[in-house]
Amino acid sequence: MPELPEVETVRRGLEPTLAGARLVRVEARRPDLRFPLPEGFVQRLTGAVVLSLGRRAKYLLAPTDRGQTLVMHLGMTGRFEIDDPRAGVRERPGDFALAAPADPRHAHVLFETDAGATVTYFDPRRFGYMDLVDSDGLEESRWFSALGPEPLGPAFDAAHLAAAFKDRKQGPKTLLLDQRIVAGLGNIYVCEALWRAGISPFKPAGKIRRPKIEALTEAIRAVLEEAIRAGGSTLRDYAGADGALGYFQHSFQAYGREHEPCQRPGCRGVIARAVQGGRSTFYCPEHQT
DNA sequence: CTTGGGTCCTGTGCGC
DNA sequence: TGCGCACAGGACCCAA
Repeated sequence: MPELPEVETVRRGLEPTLAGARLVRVEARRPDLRFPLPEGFVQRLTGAVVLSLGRRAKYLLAPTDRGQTLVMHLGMTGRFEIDDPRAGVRERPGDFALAAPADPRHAHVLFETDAGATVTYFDPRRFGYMDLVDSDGLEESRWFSALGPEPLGPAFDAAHLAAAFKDRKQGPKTLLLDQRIVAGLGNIYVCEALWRAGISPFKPAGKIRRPKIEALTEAIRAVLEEAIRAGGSTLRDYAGADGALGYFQHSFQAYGREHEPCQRPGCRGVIARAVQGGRSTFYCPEHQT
């Protein structure tokens, strides 16, 4: 599901409830998500204080006062619901499919805080996962050791992309989805960034000239920042008055717009869809060259 | 090393 | 209304 902007939206939504809270009850309703939950998951977290709520790429990070960090990845369909009876609050930060009520069958992990709030993790497809990692060795852990730079951080620039693209025959679409090159992009924002930069998703990356790479770097930053400001993207229509939900889907120029006219000023192209590496790629054949 | 393909799992929307 | 199929925002693993 969620790409960087959605995960960041979820992070901001969970932060007030989880950061600084003690987990008085932890429940794992099944032994595994995508992978088995780590040994002693419930015991190691019960009673721990969550120091803060962070994010690295598409991962949520909850370091605890026990020297371990709860690492969470939402996969395609992971979502959280916050229930705070004392505050009368019930919300789903960053949720992308509010129309469908969270199905209790897919409530896999529950955290209850000392303030009386319950945070529930739902994940129908179970592509998401959770792990507990020593906070000291986070960067060296299996999840992060090969991860590329944050696209909104200082290490991500045109020089970095140029080096990653050098001599590569694959298109930029495929390479930008590779989390080792840059960490946090997914199908939607790669399509959008390439549309903005006017680069064909199929062009051998090694043949993309430097000015285009610079434009791409900027397009990636811009689209992610705009999406975060919009609270991420919500794909399916929802009925419900929750201003916290994302609305960046209304700004898509390529993703999901097959057959629609390209909105780039002066462009007479029509958005096309192709399958690349098993995923849909949306692009304008006219101005993305 | 790169590259392509299959895989995990469930839900939804479409055409017939 | 039912059925089968294509597709879904991720990413690992393996073979060539």
